[in-house]
Amino acid sequence: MRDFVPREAGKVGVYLCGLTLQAPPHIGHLRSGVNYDVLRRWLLAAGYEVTFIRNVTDIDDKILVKAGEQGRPFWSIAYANELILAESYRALNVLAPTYEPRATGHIPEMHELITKLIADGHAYPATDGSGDVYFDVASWPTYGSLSGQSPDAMQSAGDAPDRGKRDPRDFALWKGAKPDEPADAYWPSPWGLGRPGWHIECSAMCWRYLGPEFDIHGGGLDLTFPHHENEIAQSQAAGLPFARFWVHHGLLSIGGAKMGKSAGNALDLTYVDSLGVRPVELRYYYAAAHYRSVIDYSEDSLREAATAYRRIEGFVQRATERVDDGQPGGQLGELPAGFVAAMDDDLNTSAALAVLQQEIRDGNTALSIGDDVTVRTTLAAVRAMLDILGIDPLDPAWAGDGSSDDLRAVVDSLVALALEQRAQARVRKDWAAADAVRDQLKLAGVAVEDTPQGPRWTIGEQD
RNA sequence: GGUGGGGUGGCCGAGAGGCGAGGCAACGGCCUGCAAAGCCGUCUACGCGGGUUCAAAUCCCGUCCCCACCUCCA
Repeated sequence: MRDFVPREAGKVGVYLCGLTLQAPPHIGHLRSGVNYDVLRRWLLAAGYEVTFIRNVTDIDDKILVKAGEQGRPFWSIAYANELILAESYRALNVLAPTYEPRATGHIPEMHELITKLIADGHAYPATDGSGDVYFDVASWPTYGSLSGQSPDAMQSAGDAPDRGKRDPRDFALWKGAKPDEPADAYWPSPWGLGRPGWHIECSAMCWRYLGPEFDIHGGGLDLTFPHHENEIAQSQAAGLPFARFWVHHGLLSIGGAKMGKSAGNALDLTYVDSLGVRPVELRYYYAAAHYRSVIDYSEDSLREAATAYRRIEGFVQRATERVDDGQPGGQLGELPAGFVAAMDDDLNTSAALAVLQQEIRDGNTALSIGDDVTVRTTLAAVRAMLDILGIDPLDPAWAGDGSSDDLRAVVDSLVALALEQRAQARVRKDWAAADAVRDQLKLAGVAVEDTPQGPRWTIGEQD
């Protein structure tokens, strides 16, 4: 870890390894985008102009296998998953990347890099005539430095046949066409018909959108080796200085095992929704742990996070009603020093959340003693912090499409009617009747609370 | 076998030599007609065994266990 200094003052270029579109995203994948969204918002808050690139890999072995099984073009599978991914990120209030390139859109850049690598003696066409092109690991002395592994100690690919490789550690830059794969999955190249190797895609897209050298490259901890190691080797061997800082986020496991499509334990946003947990609450769940920590998912811990978030949301709602300060987007206050320090310390969102909770407590106290001045400043500060984390309940991103607004007005007048009945019962001290009204509303999903300013109601959990 | 990261109170989860993160749950209290929400308080933890130090969850030595990567993977 070291102090962040951008390559060019005031500007930051970030590249995040996105998904391979072989299947819809699960909540582990989604954690990745949310983590870097927080990083991005923090850089933005610090005044940087941020170029944020998050790619998608729309061609790879598994996608091709599915294409074969389902008898559809590989690109239709990739695109279907891309749409779900985009919708999931939208639901989680992840800012759209500056650009989201697809691997297949950058074949010429890959060819250019590979041609240079071959010319400089860092890559070679397969010796078996397969049309593959490999990177020559032995030609790059610092290979392994990111992950701290020495090439000599690396376990070789064991049982896998070495095809036309000079060394088992060499990796494919370009994969020659195979007879059992769909014909539409190939592009012409100087080395014959083929398709890109996984690693070269990212090098090409970083170069295309962020230039030869850029600030931050991110991705999952599981990508450190070999993917990021390979990116560094091939980019630098091709003369590109490449990334100055590397950020790796922890994975999300379940029952101690890595969540994965192949493991059959993948949970998605639809599942989270079926638990009655909203996307904003999932986002809070992610932020509750440091981005580099493993999150071992459990339904209990997710629900706990949702409860914690509702406390924050409750304050924002009550404070907004009190000081009438709910202008979406506006009225964000100063960030408390503790929050800033925590975020500056490698995005310590857990510590930042502790500052936030402290502020919430002060705000609630101010609310109960009617100190509106403090309520107003606290609300503004709280919303500013929530905005950095992307979980401000008043952010229009969390609002529906507006179609429920009319309904809300109808419910409001109906509830007002019921509340009037209850108020009359309370005046006559007919508690049974008053409680019956409250119970009925509760059954309908409307929670009533009495406050010094009179009753208020919210749509709550029916339980 | 190699590389990297961990084991913190009932649970989640920060911290990384002294000034008790925070949340969730539980219990007690305040408030309330009763609730709910909120506030106050209680529950003083750092895998194990040694050591260094005035002081160790944090440093050192040893030891046990867990996870990730070394094959596609966020």
